[in-house]
Amino acid sequence: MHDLAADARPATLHARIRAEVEARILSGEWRPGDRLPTETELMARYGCSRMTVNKAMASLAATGLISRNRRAGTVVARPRMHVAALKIPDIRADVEARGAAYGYHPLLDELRPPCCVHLGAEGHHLGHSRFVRSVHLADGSPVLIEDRHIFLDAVPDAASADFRSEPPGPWLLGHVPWTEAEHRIAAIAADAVVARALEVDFGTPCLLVERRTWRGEETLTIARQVFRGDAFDLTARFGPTPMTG
Amino acid sequence: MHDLAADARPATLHARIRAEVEARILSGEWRPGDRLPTETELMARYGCSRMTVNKAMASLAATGLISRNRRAGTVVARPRMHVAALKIPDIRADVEARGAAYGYHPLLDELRPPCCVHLGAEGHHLGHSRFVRSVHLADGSPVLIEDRHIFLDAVPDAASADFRSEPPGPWLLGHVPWTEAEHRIAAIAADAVVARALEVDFGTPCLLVERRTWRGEETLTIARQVFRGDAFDLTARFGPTPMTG
DNA sequence: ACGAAATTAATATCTATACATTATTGATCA
DNA sequence: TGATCAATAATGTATAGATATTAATTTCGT
Repeated sequence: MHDLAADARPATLHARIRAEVEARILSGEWRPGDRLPTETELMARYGCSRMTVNKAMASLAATGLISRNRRAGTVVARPRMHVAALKIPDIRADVEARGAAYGYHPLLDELRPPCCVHLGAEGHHLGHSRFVRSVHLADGSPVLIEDRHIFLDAVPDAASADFRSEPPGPWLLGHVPWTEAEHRIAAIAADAVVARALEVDFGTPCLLVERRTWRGEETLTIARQVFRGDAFDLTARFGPTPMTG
Repeated sequence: MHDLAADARPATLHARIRAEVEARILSGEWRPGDRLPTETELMARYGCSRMTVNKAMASLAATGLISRNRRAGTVVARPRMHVAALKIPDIRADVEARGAAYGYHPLLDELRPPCCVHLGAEGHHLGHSRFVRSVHLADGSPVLIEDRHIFLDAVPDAASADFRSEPPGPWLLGHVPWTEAEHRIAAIAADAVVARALEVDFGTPCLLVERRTWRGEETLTIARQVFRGDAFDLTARFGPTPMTG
C-alpha cells in the first residue's frame, strides 16, 4: 500500500536509474529547482557508462520531470501541468486572455481534522487538510466557486502558505510535483448556495469539475469547482508527447 | 499551409530519422499494422550507426506511434487513444461498465459538400464530409446525441464505412492515427431539439463536448456531443507518459 | 572595475561493437 | 503428423570512447 518503488524494480539498469531518480523527486527529497547529480557522478555511483545514465535522464526529461541544460546541469523541473496535457486549471490566465480583470476572493480558510471527504458518490478517508473556499471573478463578477482540500500529510508546506491573495491552485502547481490527476466533469443545475455565490438563477446549468491529484499513492488535493455555465467552458488540447530528444 | 515536415527539419540525425518516419506514418503512407524497415535497413539508408536509429525508433515507440517486438520487427501501432491520455470517448465501455445495455441508433447519414462547419463561435471552412447524427442509449434511454463530421479528404475510407451498427467514433479510433485533439466542454441548457432527442425537459442542464481531431495540419473529424447532465459525467485521468523504455 | 576572451563543466550526439533476449522459422525425429 | 529443439533475425541493453554544443566561470587587458 505504501511501497514507493516496490512495483517490481526494473530489470534494466537505465530503467533502475530512472526509477530511483524519479522516486527521489516524487518523494519530495529532491524538490523543484534542486540540482541533480551530474551524469558523471551518477555514472560513478552506479558504476556504469555515461550513455546509460544519459538514457535514463533523457527519458525523465522527455516526460517533463526534469529539465536539462548544457553546462548548467540538471534540475528538477517545476511542474508545468505535465506536458501541458490539460489546460483546465489556469483560471486566471483564461480570464485575462479574454481581456477581463481577474479577481480572487477567499471566503473560508480553515484546518480540518481527518474526515470523510465526499467526492462524487464515494467517500474518501483522508488525513488532516487545509480547506479553502473561494470565488474567482472576471471583471468583478463571479465565474467560479471552488472548494479545495489540501492534505497536509502529503503537502506539509501548505499549512503555512498564504492563500489570501494567491489561490491554492497555482500555488500547488508551482510547488508540488504530481503524478496523476483525475477530473470528473459534469453539468449540474445551480443549487441555492451556488446560485447565490455565482449570482445566477436557481437551476442555471453550471459546469462542475472535481479534480483529485496524486503523487504516487498519496492524495495531494481534492478540488470541487463550479463554473457559471454561460460564462465559461473548458478546453483541453493534447497531442503526442513532445519528445525533445 | 500544407508542408508536412517543413517545420524546420531537425538538426540532429536521430531527430531527423524520427521525424521522417513519423511523417510517413502521419501522412498515411505507412498505415497501422504495416511493417517498418528494420534498424539495419534504416542504418544503411541513413548511413549511421544502429544506436542512432535505435534512439529514433525507441522514442517513437515511447510516444505510442509504433510498436516494436524482438524478432518480429516494428509495426505502425494501431492508435490506442494516444497513451490513454483521455478516457472521454468510449461511451459504449462507459455504459457497459455501469451494467447497462448499450444501444446505438443512427438518425441521419449523409454526404455534405464543402461548407462552413460551426464549432463554438467560429466557423471553419473545410472540405467534403460525411455527416452522421446518432443517439447513444443506456438500457434503452438516450444519454447522448452526437453530430459528427468526418472529412473525406483526410479520411477517404470513411466514405465506405458502415455506420449502421458501429458508431463513427470507435471506427475512427481504430482506423486513423491522430496527432492532436481539442475538446471544448461546456454546460448548456437543453434546447428544443436536444430536449426531444434526450427525452428531458427544456432547459435541463446538459454537458456539451465539442471535439476536433487533427492529423498534422489536416482536420479529421469534428464531433458535437450533448450528454444528459443527470445521466453522465466525464472522467479524465492522466499521468506522466508511461515510458516503456 | 568592466568588458572581452579563454577556460571549463556540463549535456548532446554519434560511432562501433558486444552481448542479451525473444519470437519466428525451420529442421529433426518419434 | 506433430512435438521438440535448434538456428536465426530482429530488437534491447550496455560499453568506451570521440566530438559537438552550450553556458557559466574565470582570466586578462584595458
